[in-house]
Amino acid sequence: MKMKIYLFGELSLMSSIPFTRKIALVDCNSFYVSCERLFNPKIRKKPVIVLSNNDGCIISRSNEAKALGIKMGEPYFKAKDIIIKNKVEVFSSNYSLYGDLSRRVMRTLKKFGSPIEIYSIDEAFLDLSNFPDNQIESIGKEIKATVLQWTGIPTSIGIAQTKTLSKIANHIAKKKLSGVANLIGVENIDPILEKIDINDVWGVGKQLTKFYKKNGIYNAKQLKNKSNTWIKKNSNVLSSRTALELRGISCIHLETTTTKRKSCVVSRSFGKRVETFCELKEAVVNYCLNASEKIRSDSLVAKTITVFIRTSPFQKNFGYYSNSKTIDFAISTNNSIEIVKTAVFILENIFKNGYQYQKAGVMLTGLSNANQKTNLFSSEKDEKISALMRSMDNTNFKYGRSALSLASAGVQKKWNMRRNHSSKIDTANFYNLPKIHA
DNA sequence: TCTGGGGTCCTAGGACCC
DNA sequence: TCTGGGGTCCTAGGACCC
Repeated sequence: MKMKIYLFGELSLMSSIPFTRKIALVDCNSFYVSCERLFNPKIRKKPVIVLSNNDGCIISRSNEAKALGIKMGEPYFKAKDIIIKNKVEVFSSNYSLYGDLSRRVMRTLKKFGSPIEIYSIDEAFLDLSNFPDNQIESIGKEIKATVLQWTGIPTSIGIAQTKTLSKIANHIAKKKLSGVANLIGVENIDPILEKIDINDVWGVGKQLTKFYKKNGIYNAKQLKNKSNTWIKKNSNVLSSRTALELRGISCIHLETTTTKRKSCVVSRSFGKRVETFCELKEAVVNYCLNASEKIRSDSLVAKTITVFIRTSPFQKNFGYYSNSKTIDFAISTNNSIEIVKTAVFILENIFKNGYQYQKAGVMLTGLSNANQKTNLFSSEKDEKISALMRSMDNTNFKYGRSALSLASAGVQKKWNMRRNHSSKIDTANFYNLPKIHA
């Protein structure tokens, strides 16, 4: 679609040149697997998978693993037969490694100087509108080649007029040898959209897929051509945005500035079932320390805390129990001690004896900037506490998380996660760098 | 035996007010 | 005994994303 825009947001510079919005989605291929392969050349051509926390589910698969029929999100134990039979290489997830490599990829993308939105650990949208239409494909290829050369991570790039279309272009790029798909300048997009299943459209999940199929919409083309009033009436604004985006009308804008988070959750499944209050408390205290450190590092304070516990929803023979409770702090806080105290109080309230707990979590919500002195009662004592928190964070940064902790956090941590397949590579920690033997 | 974790946004419905 | 209408704000739950 050709349209006029205001360059740099200034009316005086209103452009009269025909202008096409060109959004690229850069997506790292099998990102976690690619990270593991980077430091382990022996697994380059082999089927590889990476497991979620606790070695629970399969969350990243190499193409070879996909070809074996291993599904995304499948529980590990269910796929074990295929995995053993085909000698699939298995890794526990190693988020500090993936986070570090992600930052390298994003830094590389920023070098191109276009507006960028870092959308997730392995994806970024780039606004390439400044480049002429006829150069766009080669720009895409250049980006891909540069990221591969500088970071070793393979990517796929889809380019189109809207984010939703660039997602589709990326979907197509994944199947191309070049790894780049460009929909800019395509006269009739319908034959392309017709081949895209409705559930492969960005923003269409399980429920919407069910709803659309019931109404005869099976692919992206059918959604694109459905009347907007019908969509709005029978679904919601998000769905109508998706449909407009399929038509090339941009509704979901590039978010180039990072906004502070609005909530912070720390939750884990246990390595083995937990039955005693004491152990559950240990876990919750640890999650609190983790969460409060996170919000402090973002200079945020929390208004509300929620604690939840539950047994496994998959083991019906033991009886299912799940409960949570939320409490407002008198004054927003990021003080570990206060957060822990409140969480333990909640836990005492919701804990019931005689259950095998599988998971617990802590949620800090109503986050706001810590430096805004909104209360009249801040005192010298508060200053002392923040100083204490600061030195705790500094020490833990230097000597590893939980070097300094609270006694109630425990030391045994029998409930801790299973990680039986860790590559133990940590590029963010000097002492864990891979050793090279000459 | 073993089924992840961390986010955001939207909406319906209740509470409350005039 | 009858029992309006409209507005705002908040929250819980659902759906989606990676």
